Amino acid sequence: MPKKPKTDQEIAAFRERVCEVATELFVERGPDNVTMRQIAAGVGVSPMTPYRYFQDKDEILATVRAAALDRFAAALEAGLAQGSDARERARAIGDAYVRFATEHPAAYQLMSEISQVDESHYPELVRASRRARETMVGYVRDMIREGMMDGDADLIGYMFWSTLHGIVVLDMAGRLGGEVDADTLRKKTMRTLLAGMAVSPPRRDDDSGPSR
Amino acid sequence: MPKKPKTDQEIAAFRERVCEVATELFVERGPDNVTMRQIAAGVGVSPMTPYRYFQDKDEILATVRAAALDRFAAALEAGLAQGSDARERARAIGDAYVRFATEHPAAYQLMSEISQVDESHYPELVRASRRARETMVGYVRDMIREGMMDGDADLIGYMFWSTLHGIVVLDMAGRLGGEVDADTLRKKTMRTLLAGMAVSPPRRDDDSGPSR
DNA sequence: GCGTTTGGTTTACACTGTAAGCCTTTGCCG
DNA sequence: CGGCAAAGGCTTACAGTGTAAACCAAACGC
Repeated sequence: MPKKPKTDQEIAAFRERVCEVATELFVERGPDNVTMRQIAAGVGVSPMTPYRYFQDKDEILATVRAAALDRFAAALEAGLAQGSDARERARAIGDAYVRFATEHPAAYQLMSEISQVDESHYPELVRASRRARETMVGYVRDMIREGMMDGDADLIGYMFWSTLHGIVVLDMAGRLGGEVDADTLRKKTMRTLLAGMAVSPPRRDDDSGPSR
Repeated sequence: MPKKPKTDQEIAAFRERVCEVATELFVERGPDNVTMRQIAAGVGVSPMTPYRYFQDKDEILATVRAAALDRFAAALEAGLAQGSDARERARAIGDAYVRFATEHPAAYQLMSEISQVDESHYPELVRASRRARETMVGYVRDMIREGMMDGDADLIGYMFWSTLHGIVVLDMAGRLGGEVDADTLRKKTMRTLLAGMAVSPPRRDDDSGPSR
């Protein structure tokens, strides 16, 4: 009897479309400066229509963040895939990390935002979040398995992760000033960390080539 | 002819009062969820009155952020002051950093927020920002002077800074999961970094000996 | 008494997220 | 075929936002 019940397919497509538009707007204007009306207009629909498919604006934002996290995790995994030995993969994942952050700064900010919202209510978000975390930590497990280092995989993984995150965030916030460059900072830090873990030192030709 | 011109003293006091109220509200509700009307009510004044002493809400926020940065820098400096030798001071400043972040998480978030606003228009903010940065980097200069390590002070300072920041932020965002504790992560990372710099390892008193 | 300047309030407006009601299309059932 | 129920979407309506602009009262030099 209904008008023409939308198949789950279609509603998924609609949600997808909304998220695309929302992502674009969020990215270019910042999440706070984008309005429901703009999103709706972008989708070509009346301002209240999205409310049929999303609880509220927060759910849209959560979905967008989840998508960003997924793209991020995918980028890392892609980077990982193209390294042959463990050390190469380590460098590849680091590169992929900062490449994503520098190429999609808004997406990176979006996904790593400290949410005042209790995000446990958005299962998509926790899934995507877990995936990214697992990717970041998982390759350390591989490195350990291959004998490149040893210790607590979780701990070491978080060590690298927080290091990269700290550098990226500081850089984005402009807090590095002109004095240092994010990339040399990253290389220096990574090299120092590896050296500190008594992994066979990557090379001591110092400030340039990191691993290899 | 005027009504009773306020002395610079008084207007500074008023601004101060506004900032106090605003800080409290920002901290407990998040900057976006606090309104001009609330701030004004808290100060006990009509909603438009603050506009005589601040350009707009952003300027209030910038001022509050500057104050937070100042308190942060002060906390670091206080920590620094109470260490006798360089190594002790290094640990003291690290402790002060995370203590501030954990005791005043909202203030920390506030001050380290990625501002979409061009903050170069708020001189107070850039001054406070520079002060915090100088504190973070300056003690590295001391350590180098005292022969504890060598290299580029800026680079090394940022290395520690970004490390701490990354850990703190990841922890606050709940991205460390239950698996690792921020404090052990910090200690492990710091120890590894120091070891990697070939500084004589600080001590091997507790759990996971990294540098062996 | 003035006019004038200043601190502060009140009013007004454009814009936000979203609750609630209103059309309109579509099918099933009689 | 008529009716009707339900769903999609639109339109309206409202409380609340930041802030511009008009307004008011106090305080002084004249």
